[in-house]
Amino acid sequence: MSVQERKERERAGRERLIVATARGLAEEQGWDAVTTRRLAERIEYSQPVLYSHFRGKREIIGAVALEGAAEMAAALRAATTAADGPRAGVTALARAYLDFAEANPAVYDAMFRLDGGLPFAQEDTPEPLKDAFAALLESLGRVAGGGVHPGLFTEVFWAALHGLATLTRAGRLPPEDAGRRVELLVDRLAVV
Amino acid sequence: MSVQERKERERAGRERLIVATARGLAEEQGWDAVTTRRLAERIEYSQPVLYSHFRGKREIIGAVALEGAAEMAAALRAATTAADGPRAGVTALARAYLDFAEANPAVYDAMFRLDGGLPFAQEDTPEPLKDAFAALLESLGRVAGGGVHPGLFTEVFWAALHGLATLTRAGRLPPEDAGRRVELLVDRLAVV
DNA sequence: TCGATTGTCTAGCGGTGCTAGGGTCACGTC
DNA sequence: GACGTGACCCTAGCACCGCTAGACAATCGA
Repeated sequence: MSVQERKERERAGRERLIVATARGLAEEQGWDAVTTRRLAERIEYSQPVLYSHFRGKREIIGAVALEGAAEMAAALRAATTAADGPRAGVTALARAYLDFAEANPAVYDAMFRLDGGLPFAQEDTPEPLKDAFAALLESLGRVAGGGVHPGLFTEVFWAALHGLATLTRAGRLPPEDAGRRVELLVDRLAVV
Repeated sequence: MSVQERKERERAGRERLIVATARGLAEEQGWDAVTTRRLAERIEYSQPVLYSHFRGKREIIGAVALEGAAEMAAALRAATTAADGPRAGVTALARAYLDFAEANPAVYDAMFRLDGGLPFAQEDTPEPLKDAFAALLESLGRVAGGGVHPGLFTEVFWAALHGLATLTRAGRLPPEDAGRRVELLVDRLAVV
Protein backbone atom coordinates (compact mmCIF):
# COMPACT_ATOMS: atom_id res chain seq x y z
CA MET A 1 0.00 0.00 0.00
CA SER A 2 2.87 2.32 0.84
CA VAL A 3 4.08 2.28 -2.72
CA GLN A 4 0.72 3.34 -4.03
CA GLU A 5 0.52 6.10 -1.46
CA ARG A 6 3.90 7.40 -2.51
CA LYS A 7 2.78 7.44 -6.12
CA GLU A 8 -0.35 9.32 -5.25
CA ARG A 9 1.72 11.85 -3.33
CA GLU A 10 3.99 12.30 -6.30
CA ARG A 11 1.04 12.68 -8.63
CA ALA A 12 -0.54 15.29 -6.37
CA GLY A 13 2.76 17.11 -6.23
CA ARG A 14 3.06 17.15 -9.97
CA GLU A 15 -0.47 18.44 -10.27
CA ARG A 16 0.38 21.33 -7.97
CA LEU A 17 3.47 21.94 -10.08
CA ILE A 18 1.35 22.16 -13.22
CA VAL A 19 -1.06 24.65 -11.66
CA ALA A 20 1.71 26.76 -10.17
CA THR A 21 3.65 26.76 -13.43
CA ALA A 22 0.58 27.69 -15.46
CA ARG A 23 -0.16 30.49 -13.05
CA GLY A 24 3.40 31.77 -13.11
CA LEU A 25 3.57 31.67 -16.88
CA ALA A 26 0.23 33.45 -17.16
CA GLU A 27 1.31 36.19 -14.78
CA GLU A 28 4.59 36.55 -16.64
CA GLN A 29 3.38 36.63 -20.20
CA GLY A 30 -0.41 36.42 -20.17
CA TRP A 31 -2.73 33.47 -20.68
CA ASP A 32 -2.16 33.47 -24.42
CA ALA A 33 1.40 32.39 -23.73
CA VAL A 34 0.23 29.46 -21.63
CA THR A 35 0.24 26.79 -24.32
CA THR A 36 0.29 23.12 -23.55
CA ARG A 37 3.67 22.80 -25.21
CA ARG A 38 5.30 25.58 -23.21
CA LEU A 39 3.67 24.39 -20.02
CA ALA A 40 4.88 20.83 -20.61
CA GLU A 41 8.37 22.06 -21.33
CA ARG A 42 8.50 24.07 -18.10
CA ILE A 43 7.42 21.18 -15.92
CA GLU A 44 9.85 18.97 -17.85
CA TYR A 45 7.27 16.44 -18.96
CA SER A 46 5.65 15.82 -22.31
CA GLN A 47 2.30 17.29 -23.26
CA PRO A 48 0.18 14.18 -22.71
CA VAL A 49 1.11 14.19 -19.03
CA LEU A 50 -0.98 17.35 -18.65
CA TYR A 51 -3.98 15.45 -19.96
CA SER A 52 -3.55 12.72 -17.36
CA HIS A 53 -4.22 15.38 -14.72
CA PHE A 54 -6.67 17.71 -16.46
CA ARG A 55 -9.19 17.26 -19.24
CA GLY A 56 -7.65 20.16 -21.08
CA LYS A 57 -6.41 23.69 -20.87
CA ARG A 58 -9.77 24.89 -19.58
CA GLU A 59 -9.53 22.75 -16.47
CA ILE A 60 -6.05 24.08 -15.76
CA ILE A 61 -7.46 27.59 -15.86
CA GLY A 62 -10.19 26.42 -13.52
CA ALA A 63 -7.64 25.04 -11.07
CA VAL A 64 -5.80 28.36 -11.04
CA ALA A 65 -9.13 30.10 -10.48
CA LEU A 66 -9.90 27.98 -7.42
CA GLU A 67 -6.47 28.64 -5.97
CA GLY A 68 -6.97 32.34 -6.56
CA ALA A 69 -10.43 32.35 -5.00
CA ALA A 70 -9.06 30.96 -1.77
CA GLU A 71 -6.33 33.59 -1.70
CA MET A 72 -8.70 36.38 -2.50
CA ALA A 73 -11.10 35.33 0.26
CA ALA A 74 -8.24 35.39 2.74
CA ALA A 75 -7.03 38.77 1.51
CA LEU A 76 -10.50 40.29 1.78
CA ARG A 77 -11.04 38.97 5.30
CA ALA A 78 -7.63 40.19 6.41
CA ALA A 79 -8.37 43.65 5.10
CA THR A 80 -11.78 43.95 6.72
CA THR A 81 -10.85 42.62 10.15
CA ALA A 82 -8.02 45.14 10.30
CA ALA A 83 -10.47 48.00 9.81
CA ASP A 84 -12.74 49.33 12.56
CA GLY A 85 -16.36 49.96 11.79
CA PRO A 86 -18.52 48.79 8.88
CA ARG A 87 -17.83 51.84 6.77
CA ALA A 88 -14.05 51.58 7.03
CA GLY A 89 -14.40 47.87 6.52
CA VAL A 90 -16.13 48.32 3.20
CA THR A 91 -13.55 50.79 2.00
CA ALA A 92 -10.79 48.40 2.98
CA LEU A 93 -12.63 45.57 1.27
CA ALA A 94 -12.98 47.49 -1.98
CA ARG A 95 -9.33 48.49 -1.92
CA ALA A 96 -8.24 44.93 -1.17
CA TYR A 97 -10.35 43.59 -4.01
CA LEU A 98 -8.92 46.01 -6.56
CA ASP A 99 -5.41 45.50 -5.24
CA PHE A 100 -5.75 41.77 -5.64
CA ALA A 101 -7.00 42.16 -9.19
CA GLU A 102 -4.14 44.48 -10.03
CA ALA A 103 -1.46 42.37 -8.36
CA ASN A 104 -2.68 39.07 -9.82
CA PRO A 105 -4.17 39.90 -13.20
CA ALA A 106 -3.84 36.42 -14.63
CA VAL A 107 -5.41 34.80 -11.60
CA TYR A 108 -8.19 37.37 -11.67
CA ASP A 109 -8.81 36.60 -15.33
CA ALA A 110 -8.94 32.89 -14.58
CA MET A 111 -11.53 33.55 -11.92
CA PHE A 112 -13.80 36.05 -13.62
CA ARG A 113 -12.97 36.60 -17.27
CA LEU A 114 -11.90 33.29 -18.76
CA ASP A 115 -13.81 30.07 -19.06
CA GLY A 116 -12.45 27.65 -16.50
CA GLY A 117 -15.40 25.34 -16.82
CA LEU A 118 -16.52 26.06 -13.27
CA PRO A 119 -20.18 26.38 -12.33
CA PHE A 120 -21.06 29.74 -10.79
CA ALA A 121 -24.06 30.84 -8.78
CA GLN A 122 -25.30 27.28 -8.46
CA GLU A 123 -25.47 24.73 -5.70
CA ASP A 124 -22.58 22.73 -7.16
CA THR A 125 -20.34 25.77 -7.26
CA PRO A 126 -16.94 24.80 -5.80
CA GLU A 127 -16.37 25.74 -2.18
CA PRO A 128 -13.56 28.29 -2.71
CA LEU A 129 -15.76 30.32 -5.03
CA LYS A 130 -18.67 30.26 -2.64
CA ASP A 131 -16.33 31.26 0.15
CA ALA A 132 -14.91 34.21 -1.78
CA PHE A 133 -18.43 35.48 -2.30
CA ALA A 134 -19.14 34.82 1.37
CA ALA A 135 -16.14 36.98 2.28
CA LEU A 136 -17.69 39.81 0.31
CA LEU A 137 -21.08 39.19 1.84
CA GLU A 138 -19.76 39.31 5.41
CA SER A 139 -18.69 42.91 5.09
CA LEU A 140 -21.15 44.18 2.55
CA GLY A 141 -24.21 42.64 4.16
CA ARG A 142 -23.74 45.02 7.08
CA VAL A 143 -24.05 48.11 4.88
CA ALA A 144 -26.80 46.94 2.55
CA GLY A 145 -29.32 49.21 4.21
CA GLY A 146 -32.83 48.43 5.38
CA GLY A 147 -35.17 46.51 3.11
CA VAL A 148 -32.41 45.47 0.74
CA HIS A 149 -31.45 41.85 0.44
CA PRO A 150 -27.79 41.49 1.49
CA GLY A 151 -27.05 39.03 -1.29
CA LEU A 152 -28.46 41.33 -3.93
CA PHE A 153 -26.54 44.27 -2.54
CA THR A 154 -23.35 42.23 -2.54
CA GLU A 155 -23.90 41.27 -6.16
CA VAL A 156 -24.28 44.89 -7.20
CA PHE A 157 -21.26 46.04 -5.23
CA TRP A 158 -19.20 43.18 -6.57
CA ALA A 159 -20.26 43.97 -10.14
CA ALA A 160 -19.13 47.55 -9.67
CA LEU A 161 -15.76 46.44 -8.34
CA HIS A 162 -15.42 43.99 -11.20
CA GLY A 163 -16.20 46.69 -13.70
CA LEU A 164 -13.64 49.01 -12.20
CA ALA A 165 -11.00 46.27 -12.12
CA THR A 166 -11.46 45.11 -15.69
CA LEU A 167 -12.02 48.48 -17.35
CA THR A 168 -9.04 49.99 -15.60
CA ARG A 169 -6.70 47.20 -16.54
CA ALA A 170 -7.91 47.14 -20.14
CA GLY A 171 -7.06 50.82 -20.42
CA ARG A 172 -10.71 51.81 -20.70
CA LEU A 173 -10.48 53.97 -17.58
CA PRO A 174 -7.60 56.28 -16.75
CA PRO A 175 -5.71 54.79 -13.81
CA GLU A 176 -5.06 58.07 -12.05
CA ASP A 177 -8.47 58.51 -10.44
CA ALA A 178 -8.79 54.93 -9.20
CA GLY A 179 -8.76 56.00 -5.57
CA ARG A 180 -11.42 58.65 -6.02
CA ARG A 181 -13.64 56.22 -7.87
CA VAL A 182 -13.51 53.78 -4.97
CA GLU A 183 -14.38 56.54 -2.51
CA LEU A 184 -17.34 57.62 -4.58
CA LEU A 185 -18.55 54.06 -4.95
CA VAL A 186 -18.41 53.33 -1.23
CA ASP A 187 -19.93 56.71 -0.37
CA ARG A 188 -22.96 56.12 -2.52
CA LEU A 189 -23.57 52.39 -2.28
CA ALA A 190 -22.86 51.68 1.37
CA VAL A 191 -25.46 52.68 3.93
CA VAL A 192 -23.61 53.48 7.14
CA MET B 1 -10.40 59.22 -62.45
CA SER B 2 -13.83 57.62 -62.65
CA VAL B 3 -12.39 54.16 -62.82
CA GLN B 4 -10.32 54.72 -59.74
CA GLU B 5 -13.32 56.11 -57.91
CA ARG B 6 -15.37 53.09 -58.79
CA LYS B 7 -12.59 50.84 -57.50
CA GLU B 8 -12.43 52.74 -54.28
CA ARG B 9 -16.18 52.45 -53.88
CA GLU B 10 -15.95 48.72 -54.45
CA ARG B 11 -13.13 48.44 -51.97
CA ALA B 12 -15.10 50.36 -49.38
CA GLY B 13 -18.09 48.16 -50.02
CA ARG B 14 -16.03 45.04 -49.57
CA GLU B 15 -14.61 46.40 -46.35
CA ARG B 16 -18.11 46.96 -45.02
CA LEU B 17 -18.96 43.44 -46.10
CA ILE B 18 -16.01 42.07 -44.12
CA VAL B 19 -17.01 43.94 -40.97
CA ALA B 20 -20.68 43.00 -41.28
CA THR B 21 -19.82 39.37 -41.93
CA ALA B 22 -17.42 39.21 -39.00
CA ARG B 23 -20.04 40.73 -36.78
CA GLY B 24 -22.74 38.37 -37.95
CA LEU B 25 -20.54 35.34 -37.54
CA ALA B 26 -19.50 36.47 -34.09
CA GLU B 27 -23.09 36.98 -32.99
CA GLU B 28 -24.06 33.62 -34.43
CA GLN B 29 -21.28 31.45 -33.05
CA GLY B 30 -19.04 33.64 -30.91
CA TRP B 31 -15.74 35.32 -31.67
CA ASP B 32 -13.84 32.04 -31.44
CA ALA B 33 -15.67 30.93 -34.56
CA VAL B 34 -14.54 34.03 -36.44
CA THR B 35 -11.44 32.63 -38.06
CA THR B 36 -9.80 34.22 -41.04
CA ARG B 37 -10.58 31.13 -43.12
CA ARG B 38 -14.27 31.07 -42.29
CA LEU B 39 -14.55 34.81 -42.73
CA ALA B 40 -12.84 34.65 -46.11
CA GLU B 41 -15.10 31.83 -47.20
CA ARG B 42 -18.24 33.76 -46.23
CA ILE B 43 -17.26 36.87 -48.16
CA GLU B 44 -16.22 34.61 -51.06
CA TYR B 45 -12.66 35.85 -51.22
CA SER B 46 -9.40 34.28 -50.19
CA GLN B 47 -7.79 34.98 -46.84
CA PRO B 48 -5.14 37.43 -48.04
CA VAL B 49 -7.86 39.80 -49.18
CA LEU B 50 -8.70 40.38 -45.52
CA TYR B 51 -5.16 41.53 -44.95
CA SER B 52 -5.39 44.08 -47.73
CA HIS B 53 -8.10 45.80 -45.69
CA PHE B 54 -7.00 45.14 -42.12
CA ARG B 55 -3.68 44.47 -40.46
CA GLY B 56 -5.11 41.38 -38.87
CA LYS B 57 -7.96 39.90 -36.93
CA ARG B 58 -7.51 42.45 -34.15
CA GLU B 59 -8.29 45.34 -36.48
CA ILE B 60 -11.42 43.61 -37.68
CA ILE B 61 -12.58 43.36 -34.09
CA GLY B 62 -11.78 47.04 -33.70
CA ALA B 63 -13.90 47.91 -36.73
CA VAL B 64 -16.85 46.01 -35.28
CA ALA B 65 -16.31 47.82 -31.99
CA LEU B 66 -16.51 51.23 -33.65
CA GLU B 67 -19.68 50.27 -35.47
CA GLY B 68 -21.14 49.05 -32.19
CA ALA B 69 -20.16 52.19 -30.33
CA ALA B 70 -22.09 54.35 -32.74
CA GLU B 71 -25.16 52.16 -32.39
CA MET B 72 -24.91 52.07 -28.63
CA ALA B 73 -24.65 55.85 -28.43
CA ALA B 74 -27.79 56.16 -30.53
CA ALA B 75 -29.64 53.58 -28.44
CA LEU B 76 -28.70 55.31 -25.18
CA ARG B 77 -29.79 58.72 -26.43
CA ALA B 78 -33.06 57.35 -27.74
CA ALA B 79 -33.82 55.75 -24.40
CA THR B 80 -33.04 58.83 -22.33
CA THR B 81 -34.87 61.35 -24.46
CA ALA B 82 -38.00 59.20 -24.28
CA ALA B 83 -37.94 59.37 -20.49
CA ASP B 84 -39.11 62.39 -18.50
CA GLY B 85 -36.96 63.65 -15.67
CA PRO B 86 -33.33 62.92 -14.79
CA ARG B 87 -34.18 60.02 -12.52
CA ALA B 88 -36.31 58.20 -15.07
CA GLY B 89 -33.69 59.04 -17.67
CA VAL B 90 -30.95 57.30 -15.73
CA THR B 91 -33.07 54.21 -15.20
CA ALA B 92 -33.86 54.11 -18.89
CA LEU B 93 -30.18 54.60 -19.69
CA ALA B 94 -29.12 51.73 -17.49
CA ARG B 95 -31.78 49.44 -18.94
CA ALA B 96 -30.83 50.43 -22.49
CA TYR B 97 -27.16 49.77 -21.79
CA LEU B 98 -27.79 46.31 -20.40
CA ASP B 99 -30.30 45.53 -23.13
CA PHE B 100 -27.75 46.46 -25.77
CA ALA B 101 -25.12 44.27 -24.14
CA GLU B 102 -27.52 41.36 -23.98
CA ALA B 103 -28.86 41.78 -27.50
CA ASN B 104 -25.43 42.24 -29.09
CA PRO B 105 -23.04 40.19 -26.99
CA ALA B 106 -20.38 39.86 -29.67
CA VAL B 107 -20.41 43.56 -30.44
CA TYR B 108 -20.25 44.33 -26.74
CA ASP B 109 -17.26 42.04 -26.38
CA ALA B 110 -15.54 43.71 -29.31
CA MET B 111 -16.05 47.07 -27.62
CA PHE B 112 -15.15 46.30 -24.03
CA ARG B 113 -13.76 42.83 -23.53
CA LEU B 114 -11.59 41.98 -26.51
CA ASP B 115 -8.50 43.69 -27.79
CA GLY B 116 -9.43 45.62 -30.90
CA GLY B 117 -6.25 47.65 -30.83
CA LEU B 118 -8.18 50.85 -30.17
CA PRO B 119 -6.88 53.55 -27.84
CA PHE B 120 -9.25 54.32 -24.97
CA ALA B 121 -9.39 57.26 -22.61
CA GLN B 122 -6.87 59.20 -24.65
CA GLU B 123 -6.99 62.17 -26.96
CA ASP B 124 -6.58 59.96 -30.04
CA THR B 125 -9.51 57.79 -29.05
CA PRO B 126 -11.75 57.30 -32.11
CA GLU B 127 -14.78 59.55 -32.27
CA PRO B 128 -17.49 56.87 -31.93
CA LEU B 129 -15.99 55.70 -28.65
CA LYS B 130 -15.79 59.22 -27.30
CA ASP B 131 -19.34 59.81 -28.39
CA ALA B 132 -20.64 56.69 -26.66
CA PHE B 133 -19.06 57.90 -23.44
CA ALA B 134 -20.52 61.32 -24.10
CA ALA B 135 -23.97 59.76 -24.40
CA LEU B 136 -23.51 58.29 -20.94
CA LEU B 137 -22.20 61.56 -19.60
CA GLU B 138 -25.15 63.56 -20.87
CA SER B 139 -27.60 61.71 -18.67
CA LEU B 140 -25.39 60.75 -15.79
CA GLY B 141 -23.79 64.14 -15.37
CA ARG B 142 -27.17 65.47 -14.27
CA VAL B 143 -27.39 63.07 -11.34
CA ALA B 144 -23.78 63.13 -10.19
CA GLY B 145 -24.67 65.20 -7.17
CA GLY B 146 -22.96 68.27 -5.79
CA GLY B 147 -19.20 68.35 -5.53
CA VAL B 148 -18.71 65.25 -7.63
CA HIS B 149 -17.01 65.50 -10.99
CA PRO B 150 -19.52 64.38 -13.67
CA GLY B 151 -16.87 62.49 -15.59
CA LEU B 152 -15.75 60.58 -12.54
CA PHE B 153 -19.33 59.75 -11.63
CA THR B 154 -19.99 58.54 -15.17
CA GLU B 155 -16.93 56.30 -15.01
CA VAL B 156 -18.13 54.68 -11.80
CA PHE B 157 -21.67 54.22 -13.05
CA TRP B 158 -20.41 52.82 -16.31
CA ALA B 159 -18.10 50.40 -14.52
CA ALA B 160 -21.03 49.14 -12.48
CA LEU B 161 -23.10 48.59 -15.60
CA HIS B 162 -20.19 46.88 -17.28
CA GLY B 163 -19.74 44.59 -14.31
CA LEU B 164 -23.41 43.68 -14.29
CA ALA B 165 -23.40 43.04 -18.03
CA THR B 166 -20.32 40.83 -18.09
CA LEU B 167 -20.89 38.91 -14.88
CA THR B 168 -24.49 38.17 -15.79
CA ARG B 169 -23.66 36.93 -19.24
CA ALA B 170 -20.77 34.81 -17.97
CA GLY B 171 -23.14 33.08 -15.58
CA ARG B 172 -21.46 34.62 -12.54
CA LEU B 173 -24.69 36.31 -11.50
CA PRO B 174 -28.13 34.70 -11.58
CA PRO B 175 -30.13 36.36 -14.35
CA GLU B 176 -33.43 36.45 -12.46
CA ASP B 177 -32.71 39.49 -10.29
CA ALA B 178 -31.27 41.63 -13.08
CA GLY B 179 -34.10 44.15 -12.83
CA ARG B 180 -33.82 44.55 -9.09
CA ARG B 181 -30.07 45.02 -9.34
CA VAL B 182 -30.54 47.89 -11.78
CA GLU B 183 -33.08 49.53 -9.48
CA LEU B 184 -30.76 49.27 -6.52
CA LEU B 185 -27.86 50.66 -8.51
CA VAL B 186 -29.80 53.68 -9.75
CA ASP B 187 -31.37 54.25 -6.31
CA ARG B 188 -28.03 54.44 -4.60
CA LEU B 189 -25.74 56.02 -7.17
CA ALA B 190 -27.96 58.65 -8.72
CA VAL B 191 -28.62 61.83 -6.76
CA VAL B 192 -32.02 63.05 -7.79
C1' DT C 1 11.71 -14.85 -13.35
C1' DC C 2 8.04 -13.66 -16.01
C1' DG C 3 3.53 -11.65 -17.46
C1' DA C 4 0.64 -7.75 -16.68
C1' DT C 5 -0.08 -3.18 -15.64
C1' DT C 6 1.06 1.39 -15.28
C1' DG C 7 3.19 5.33 -16.95
C1' DT C 8 5.44 8.27 -20.40
C1' DC C 9 6.94 9.59 -24.84
C1' DT C 10 7.08 10.30 -29.95
C1' DA C 11 4.54 11.48 -33.69
C1' DG C 12 0.69 13.27 -35.83
C1' DC C 13 -4.21 15.15 -36.62
C1' DG C 14 -6.92 19.11 -37.92
C1' DG C 15 -7.08 23.63 -36.79
C1' DT C 16 -5.21 28.76 -36.09
C1' DG C 17 -3.25 33.69 -37.81
C1' DC C 18 -0.60 35.30 -41.22
C1' DT C 19 2.41 35.83 -45.65
C1' DA C 20 5.50 34.95 -49.80
C1' DG C 21 5.29 34.45 -54.55
C1' DG C 22 3.27 33.56 -58.93
C1' DG C 23 -0.28 34.27 -62.26
C1' DT C 24 -4.22 36.63 -64.26
C1' DC C 25 -6.87 40.26 -65.59
C1' DA C 26 -8.03 44.99 -66.56
C1' DC C 27 -6.18 49.22 -67.46
C1' DG C 28 -3.87 53.45 -69.93
C1' DT C 29 -1.04 54.25 -73.92
C1' DC C 30 0.42 54.20 -78.49
C1' DG D 1 -7.36 47.92 -81.66
C1' DA D 2 -3.12 45.66 -79.94
C1' DC D 3 0.11 45.87 -76.29
C1' DG D 4 3.11 46.44 -72.19
C1' DT D 5 2.33 47.40 -67.49
C1' DG D 6 0.67 47.43 -63.07
C1' DA D 7 -2.78 46.29 -59.70
C1' DC D 8 -5.00 42.64 -57.81
C1' DC D 9 -6.06 38.07 -56.02
C1' DC D 10 -5.19 33.20 -55.15
C1' DT D 11 -2.53 28.98 -54.11
C1' DA D 12 0.46 27.12 -51.07
C1' DG D 13 2.86 27.09 -47.02
C1' DC D 14 4.96 28.72 -42.48
C1' DA D 15 5.01 28.09 -37.41
C1' DC D 16 2.07 27.51 -34.01
C1' DC D 17 -2.25 25.82 -31.38
C1' DG D 18 -5.12 21.98 -28.41
C1' DC D 19 -5.43 17.39 -28.21
C1' DT D 20 -4.69 12.13 -28.88
C1' DA D 21 -3.35 7.36 -30.75
C1' DG D 22 -0.12 4.03 -30.30
C1' DA D 23 4.58 2.39 -29.30
C1' DC D 24 7.66 1.66 -25.72
C1' DA D 25 9.85 1.20 -21.14
C1' DA D 26 9.70 0.66 -16.32
C1' DT D 27 7.68 -1.22 -12.47
C1' DC D 28 4.79 -4.28 -9.97
C1' DG D 29 2.63 -8.80 -8.26
C1' DA D 30 2.73 -13.71 -8.54
